[in-house]
Amino acid sequence: MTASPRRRIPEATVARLPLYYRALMETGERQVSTISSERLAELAGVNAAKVRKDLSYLGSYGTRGVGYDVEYLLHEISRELGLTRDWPVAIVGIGNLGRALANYRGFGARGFRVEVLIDADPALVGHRIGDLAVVSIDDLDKVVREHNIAIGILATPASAAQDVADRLVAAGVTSILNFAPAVCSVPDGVSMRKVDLAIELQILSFYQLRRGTAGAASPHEQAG
Amino acid sequence: MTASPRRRIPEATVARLPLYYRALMETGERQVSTISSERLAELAGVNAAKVRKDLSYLGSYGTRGVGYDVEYLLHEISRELGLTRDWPVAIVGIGNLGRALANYRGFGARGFRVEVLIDADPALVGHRIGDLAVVSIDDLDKVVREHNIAIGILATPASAAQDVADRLVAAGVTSILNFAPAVCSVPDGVSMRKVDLAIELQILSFYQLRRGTAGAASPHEQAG
DNA sequence: CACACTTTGAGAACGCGTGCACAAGCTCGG
DNA sequence: CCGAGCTTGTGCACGCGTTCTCAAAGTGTG
Repeated sequence: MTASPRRRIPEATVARLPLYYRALMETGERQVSTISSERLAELAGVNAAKVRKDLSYLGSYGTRGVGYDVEYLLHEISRELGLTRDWPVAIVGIGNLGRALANYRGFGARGFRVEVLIDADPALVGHRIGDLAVVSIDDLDKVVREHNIAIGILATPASAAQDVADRLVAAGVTSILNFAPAVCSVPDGVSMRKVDLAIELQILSFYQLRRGTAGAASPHEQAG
Repeated sequence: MTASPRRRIPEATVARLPLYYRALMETGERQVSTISSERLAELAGVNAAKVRKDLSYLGSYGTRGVGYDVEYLLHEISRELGLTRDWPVAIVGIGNLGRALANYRGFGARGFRVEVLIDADPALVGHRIGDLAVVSIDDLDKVVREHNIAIGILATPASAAQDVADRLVAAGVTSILNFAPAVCSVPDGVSMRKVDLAIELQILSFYQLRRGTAGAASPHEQAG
């Protein structure tokens, strides 16, 4: 029995829920039992009105004159984000980045367990990273199904990205986090989020250039 | 003498320029001299109207009935993004992720040269990664100034992030790419972009959950 | 119990970004 | 030189997200 959201939750709000979650976790460890939208906003780096509107999409979990119960709100947000359950994750492409992601501790804490590492290079197959062995891409379908993987991380070179994405989808993966610097399309019903490091630097470069040449600084806050 | 933009370029457009840049680079290698907005849209994964509107912010670089000159457009976009010059970059925090970023080839190609690696761990200082030696964080200010670093990459644990950001800013850095899972504030006139891997997975998890429980798939396209 | 104070929840206005639709402008063939 | 056929550039309408604002609803004190 999962939450029946009172209304559709806007995408911008969904993207901020993890920020609130993190802020509340840190607050909860300090034995604070209640928190105001203003304080939460400060911790999450947004403004208070946005916090209240975002939280109101989940339901009326606050108490006027008091604020929000930290424990309760934490529970509601993690339920909404699906953090109460475990998600087995596969990483495809065990290069520099793939290896770093495989060793990254931040995932496990939130219920994302990296269970499968896949690469196309025969020299890498069988090699152990942490306590996982790298599996050949020929076995992608089999391993992904065996581990019931719903979320895949794509860290291959750009040239292989679309092919691997297709294979993941064919094997039943419905969420992909794509680090490959390539446009990749997936069918309806599959989510894909893209993280491109070079693009982030290029965006910074754009604003850096403006600042350097024109005297007037154009401050720049990230949207998404 | 840099470009005098006809109008202010919307942030959403700036974020897409690198996509067009990449698509044009790949097209240019195939000796194609001209490209329509429709084709460019397909390669960049957006729609044609958006491409035309985005490019029109840079100026009227297309020819009606023909399309855009690949070489010329490439030149204009790279000038706008500041890719015609080199940006020395420093990475602070040489853990799993920092090391992966230090070895990442995708940066150099676009003019971002990683010149400085910094870490707080004395055991790491002096250790070589590629052809760079890790420098102590005590020398941050000195090294950053010596190398004239304007762009810094923050790959430290969350607890150190704000402190390191402050030090980078004090040393003259005005653009920061932040991988640390922490809210970090910088003064006006400094740009900061955040990349949080755990948050990306949590967003995927949200939509994944909706798909699994409700029959109706809620397709999900990323905004920013 | 009344009153001052705090804080939430939501209505309303505003601004930005997207996408449609079409006129303007270019090429090419006859 | 003219007309058919493309493709760009942009005016316009629409929708989403943000922020301002304020009534509603709670707490605490005298």
